[in-house]
Amino acid sequence: MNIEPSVKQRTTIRDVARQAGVSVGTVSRVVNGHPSVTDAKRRVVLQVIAELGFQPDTAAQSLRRGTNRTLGVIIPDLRNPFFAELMQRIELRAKERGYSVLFASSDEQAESEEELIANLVRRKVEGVVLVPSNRAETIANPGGVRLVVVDRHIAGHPFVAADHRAGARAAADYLVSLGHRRIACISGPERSFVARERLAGFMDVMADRFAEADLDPATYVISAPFDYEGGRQAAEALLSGTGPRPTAVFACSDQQAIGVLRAAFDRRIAIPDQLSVVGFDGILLADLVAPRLTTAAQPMALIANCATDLLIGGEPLDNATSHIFPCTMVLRETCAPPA
Amino acid sequence: MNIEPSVKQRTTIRDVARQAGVSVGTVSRVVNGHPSVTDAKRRVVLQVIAELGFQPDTAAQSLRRGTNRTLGVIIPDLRNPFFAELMQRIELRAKERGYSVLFASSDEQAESEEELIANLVRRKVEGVVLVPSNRAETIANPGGVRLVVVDRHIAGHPFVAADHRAGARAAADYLVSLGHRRIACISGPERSFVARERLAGFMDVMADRFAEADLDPATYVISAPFDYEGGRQAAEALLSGTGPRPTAVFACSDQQAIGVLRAAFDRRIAIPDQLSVVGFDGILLADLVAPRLTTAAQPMALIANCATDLLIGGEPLDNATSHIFPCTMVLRETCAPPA
DNA sequence: ATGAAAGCGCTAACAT
DNA sequence: ATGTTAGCGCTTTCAT
Repeated sequence: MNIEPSVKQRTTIRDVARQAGVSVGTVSRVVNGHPSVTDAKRRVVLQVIAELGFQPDTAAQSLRRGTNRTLGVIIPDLRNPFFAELMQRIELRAKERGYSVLFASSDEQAESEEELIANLVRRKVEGVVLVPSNRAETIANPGGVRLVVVDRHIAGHPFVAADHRAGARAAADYLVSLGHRRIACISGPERSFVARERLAGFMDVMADRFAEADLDPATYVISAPFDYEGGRQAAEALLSGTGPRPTAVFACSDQQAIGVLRAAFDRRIAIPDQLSVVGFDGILLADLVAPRLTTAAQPMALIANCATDLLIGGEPLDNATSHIFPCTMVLRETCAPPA
Repeated sequence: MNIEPSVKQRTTIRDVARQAGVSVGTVSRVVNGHPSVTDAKRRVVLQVIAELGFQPDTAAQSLRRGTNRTLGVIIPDLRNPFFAELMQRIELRAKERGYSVLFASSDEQAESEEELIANLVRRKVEGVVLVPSNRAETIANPGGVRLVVVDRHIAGHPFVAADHRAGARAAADYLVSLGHRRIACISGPERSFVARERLAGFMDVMADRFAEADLDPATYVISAPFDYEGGRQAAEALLSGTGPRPTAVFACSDQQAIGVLRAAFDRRIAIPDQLSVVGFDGILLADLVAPRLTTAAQPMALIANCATDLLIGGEPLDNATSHIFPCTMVLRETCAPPA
C-alpha cells in the first residue's frame, strides 16, 4: 500500500512501549495522565517519549474518542475588522484551552453556511461558532453539533453578543444630550438582525423626538451595507438632500462611520463642528482615523471568550439562552454640540 | 465503553453496504470514484448514500490515508488588515480545492511558531502556510511537513511574496518624479525582513539623491511598528523636527501611512499640499481614508493562490525557490508636487 | 468486478 | 498497577 508519508516514520505508541519495556496501555495511561501508574514506570515512559519525540496521532485519537479538540469558526468576512478581531480572540482563547480552530468564511452567503457546518461536523469538531451572514434567518443543525451563534441572533440556538439595542440607545442618548435633534441613522442591510436591533435602539430614543419636532423618520434613516463604502454612499445621500441637513449621524458600524468621515471630507463639512458622528463596534481603527471616532464599543474579548468557553465546557448547551454583554460608549473627537 | 456521541448515530460505510447489499469495499470504491464498479451497483450505492445521508468519517480516512485535506495557516496578527485579507483569500482558494484550513495566530511571538507548526503536524495537515513574525530569522521544520513561507522571507523554505523592494522603489520613484527631494521613509521594525527590503528599495532610489543634496539619510529614515500607531508616532517625530521638514513620506505599510495622515491632521498639515504620503500594501481601507491613500499595492490574490496551490499540488516543494509577484502603484489623493 | 480481511494508532474495558 | 485486546470507520491488498 505504501502510504508515502511526508513525515518519514512517525513513532507510535507501540515504539514507546517496546523501548520502555511496558505495554501500550501503560503508555496511553501516562500520556493521558491516568492516575494508576507507578511513579517509576511513569518516569521511564516519559523519558522514552521525550527521547523518541513521540506525539500521539490525533487522527487515531479522534477516531477512537470521537472528538479531537477542535472548534470550527464560521465568519462572514474577515475583511470586516470587527470579525477579524473576534476571530483572533476566539483562536487565542481556544489555544489557551488546548483547542485548535478550523476557520471557514461564508462570504456572506447564507446558503453556504449549512454546508460549512456539515463539513466541520465531518471533521469532528467539538463545537461550532457561527457568525451568521446577514441573510441567515434560520439555520438547520442536522448533525446536532454543539453550536453557538455569535453577534447575529438566530432563533433556536444559544446566542452570544453585545447588547446591540442598548448600545445604539446609548449612542443616540449621547447625541441628544449634546443638544442634537436632527439625528440621522445609517442602518445596516434591512435583512440583518444586527441592523434591526441597532435601529430599534436608535428609534427607542428618537421616535418621540422625531414626532415632537414634526420630522419624518424616513428621511433620517437609511440602510446601507456595513462596510466603508456603504457608509460613504449613505452619507452622500444624507448630506446632499435639499431639506435641513442632519446635525449628527449615528452609523451602525465603525466602518460606515469612517465612510461618513470620508464623505464629509469630500463635501468640506467639518467634523465635529458641522456634523457629529458616532459609530458602533470599537474597532482598533476607530482610534486612528482623523478625527478620532466616538463609538459604542462592543466587548469583543468577553464575547469571544464566552462563545469559546460555552463550546469547550462540556455542559449541555441551552438553545434558548442568550448571553448579552453591554457596550461601552467611547468618547473621542467626532462629536460636539450642534452649531 | 460508550463513546457518548454528540451526534446520535453516524451512519457508517457498513450501514450503506448492508442496505445496498454490497460489500464495504464496493462502497468505498464508489465513494472514491474508483473505476472498477459496474454502473448498476454504483447507482444503487449512490442512491443509498443519499438516502442515509452518509458522510465518510474524516478521522478514519485520515488515520488510514495519513492525510486529511487540511492546510494549516499561521498568521502573526489578524488585526493587521493585510493579513486578514490574505487569510480570507487562502481559505477561499483552499475551499475551492476541497481543503479546510486550520488557523493559528502566532501573535508576533517567534517562539511560538515552531510549536504551532508541531501542533499542525500532529493534526496531519497536508501543508502549512507560515507568515513569520517579524522576529523569526530561522524556522526549524522537524517533522518535515510541507511548508511555504509567505510575505517575510526565511532562508531554506519555499517563499511566496510581493516584490517588496521593487514596490518600494516604485513608490520612491513616483515621489521623486513629482519633484520631491526631502523624502522621509517610515520603515518597519529593524528586525523585520519586509522592513529591510522596503527600506532597501527606498534607498535604491534615494541614496544618491540624499548624497547630492547633502542630506543625512539618518534623519529621514525612522523605524516604527507596522501598525497605525507606529506610523502616527513616527510621523510626529518626523514632523516636529527643527530642520527642514520632509515634503513627502513613504510609509512601509498602509496602516503606518494612515497613522501619518492622522499625525498630519493633528498638526494641521494639509495633505497632499504640504505633505505627500505613499503607503504600501493596498488594503481595502486605503481607498476610504480621507484623503484616499496612494499606495504600492501587493497582489494579495496572487500570493494567496500561489501559496495554497503550492501546498495542495502534490509536487515536491523546492526549498530554494521564491515566487515573487510585482506590486502595483495605485495613485490616489495623497500625493502632489512639493509646494 | 467484487468480497473478505488486514490493519492505520489509539483508548478503554477487561483481565490479572 | 499493568498487560491484553477489541474495536473506532475507513482504504486497499489479495483472492476469487
